Amino acid sequence: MFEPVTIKDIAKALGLSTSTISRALRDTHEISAATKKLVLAYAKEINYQPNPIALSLKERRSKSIGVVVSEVANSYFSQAINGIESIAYDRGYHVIISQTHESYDREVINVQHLASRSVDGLVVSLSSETIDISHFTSLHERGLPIVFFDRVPEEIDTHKVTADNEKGAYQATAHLIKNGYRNIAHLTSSTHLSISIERLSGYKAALIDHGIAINPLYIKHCLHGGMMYEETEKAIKELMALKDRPKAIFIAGDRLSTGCLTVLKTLKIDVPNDIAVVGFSNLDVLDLFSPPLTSIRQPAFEMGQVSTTMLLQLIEAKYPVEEFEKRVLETNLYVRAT
Amino acid sequence: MFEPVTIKDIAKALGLSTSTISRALRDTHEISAATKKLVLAYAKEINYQPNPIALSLKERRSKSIGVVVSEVANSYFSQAINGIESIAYDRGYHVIISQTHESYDREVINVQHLASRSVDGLVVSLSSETIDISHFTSLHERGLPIVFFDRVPEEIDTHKVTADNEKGAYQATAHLIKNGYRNIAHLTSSTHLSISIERLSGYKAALIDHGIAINPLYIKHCLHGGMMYEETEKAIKELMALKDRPKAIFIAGDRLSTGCLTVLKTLKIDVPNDIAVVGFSNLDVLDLFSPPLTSIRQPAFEMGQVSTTMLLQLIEAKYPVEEFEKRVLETNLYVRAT
DNA sequence: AAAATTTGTGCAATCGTCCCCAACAACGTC
DNA sequence: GACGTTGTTGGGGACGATTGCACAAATTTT
Repeated sequence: MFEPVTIKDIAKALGLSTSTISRALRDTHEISAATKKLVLAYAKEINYQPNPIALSLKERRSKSIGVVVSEVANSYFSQAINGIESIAYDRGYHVIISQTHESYDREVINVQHLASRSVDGLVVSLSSETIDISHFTSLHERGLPIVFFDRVPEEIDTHKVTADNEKGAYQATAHLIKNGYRNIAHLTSSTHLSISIERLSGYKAALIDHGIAINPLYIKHCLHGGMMYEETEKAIKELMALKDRPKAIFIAGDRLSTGCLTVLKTLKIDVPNDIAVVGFSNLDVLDLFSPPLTSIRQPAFEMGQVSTTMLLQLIEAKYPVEEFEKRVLETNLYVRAT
Repeated sequence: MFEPVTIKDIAKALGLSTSTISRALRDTHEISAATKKLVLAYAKEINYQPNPIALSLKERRSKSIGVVVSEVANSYFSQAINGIESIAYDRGYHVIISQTHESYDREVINVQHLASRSVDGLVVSLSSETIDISHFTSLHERGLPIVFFDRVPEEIDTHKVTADNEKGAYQATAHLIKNGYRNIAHLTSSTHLSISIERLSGYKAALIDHGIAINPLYIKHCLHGGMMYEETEKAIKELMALKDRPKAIFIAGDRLSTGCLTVLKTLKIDVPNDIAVVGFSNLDVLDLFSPPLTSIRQPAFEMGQVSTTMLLQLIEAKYPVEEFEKRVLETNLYVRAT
């Protein structure tokens, strides 16, 4: 079927050895100008392309990086991927994207596959199911460069990139308080995810700083982070059934925010008159919502860029890197009608 | 740095030859049960993983397929990718996604790279800039299996998967006509894209069938398919400046639809009172829009699945396939407030 | 007991590329 | 003229896994 041209074909055609061809193509000084010209001309003529697989085998690196995210169909991640790609592309690396769909098993399989396929490094945001991270520790200990972003584990010492989730959550909650709300609920995802913990902490801090008691009944976790509509629906219905029904909700995620709005719409609960909503979201059509959703937006593109820059620094380091950095980027509050 | 275990390490440790190890791992009948057990146990102990790069080099196939789309940050494509992945994953193939960002140059580079990286086949939706498709024909002639979906070229004879764009566009336009509109504009992307041509044709057919004359001034092309806000803005402003201003717009794309709504909002033109809008869109938050956008939705997930099934059929065919199929899937009209 | 068969294992080539090490010419030097 | 010194080229062994073939030992057949 599809037989690409190899260095051997050139060697045979020109009556030279493969070594000479290889050297001529790599423009080594020890090849005569005449031979070089001959080889290059012929290589161009038959459109020779070096086989990256053979190179990967030889060099034990593939000039490609693996990306592990939960869903590309999520504004935050697709924007982050664009950031990752923009840097990788410039530096001659290729990007292999894989999705966990928030499943731990899938994460393990994908990571194994990427590692065995000799990616030179990984950019990872953990799935919401993931608690055990030994599939990363073993690779990390064996020297595979990894950068975590967004949802990062405590236990592994490597570069990490996050948004300032606590501050963002604080701002969002404070915004609601400033607008006169005191009964503020919080809808978030898995309890163990770093983003959940930080956003919850910002939410609590804002309440406390404004002298509002924390009501545990107001805090709802959705383990699937909004991927399962029923879960979001249940949480919202429970909140609405409380006798001291909340007047506002701060939502920690994109999928949860849109899910929640849908539930409220179904229940014919008017936003923002019956209940005010502020959510973490990177959707770029929030302005078109009814009403436009006030949101905390993360610098997703930039986070992808920073992560990749850090990863490439690890990959191309001459000596093993011992000092790791955690970079925290600012979020932005976009005040809209809610 | 990161040194994976090889078959040689096992051979050395067990005092056997690499051939024996290889055969034992592949469970060949010609290896004694005792040796097999020994090898398997040791392999598991040191967590041996075969090197897929070496296998790719040997077998000249990589068990991976390349996907070429314009943007993952687009609901239609991210849903299609999920469909592609769902099939590929089940059949043991891996998916390498690359984005053209609607650029012809980027498309050429990505395709070359994927091909040289020995993907076993490609699933492609053309960029809006692409007119010359010789980068595909040459690969196709050399036997690389390719399936086009969504935006497909006329000139290459291979499997293709599209939505019934003409019918969808007809339905959308007819829906507007049924609601009493006669001055219906059409906003679409590049003139040469298959989807543009088909949707335009459906739009025209609906008008003609209802005895409405086609007004060329009502048809606006945006070459960047909504990726450039200014372009969309200009088109809408021109439409609104017409002395016989349209009372409705049928929009051929997702990005164009949201872009158009944003422009109308900025211009303080009320939808649907001042102007009615129906758009092709796969966003799953259209219900939350103000007002909810009536849309034509494509079976993106299914289109991804069908394309991949077809591609794998080509890849795994024992004899070169000569008969190609064009599969056309139904669209759905979701009537909302607009 | 000799021959034929089966069984288990190792050798070596292969995939495409690179690179260390020779080989050999042409040249200059003493 | 014998000996280095360049400047070019070829040979051959990696990289990791598979596989046809050869060869030994163990078993069966004659």
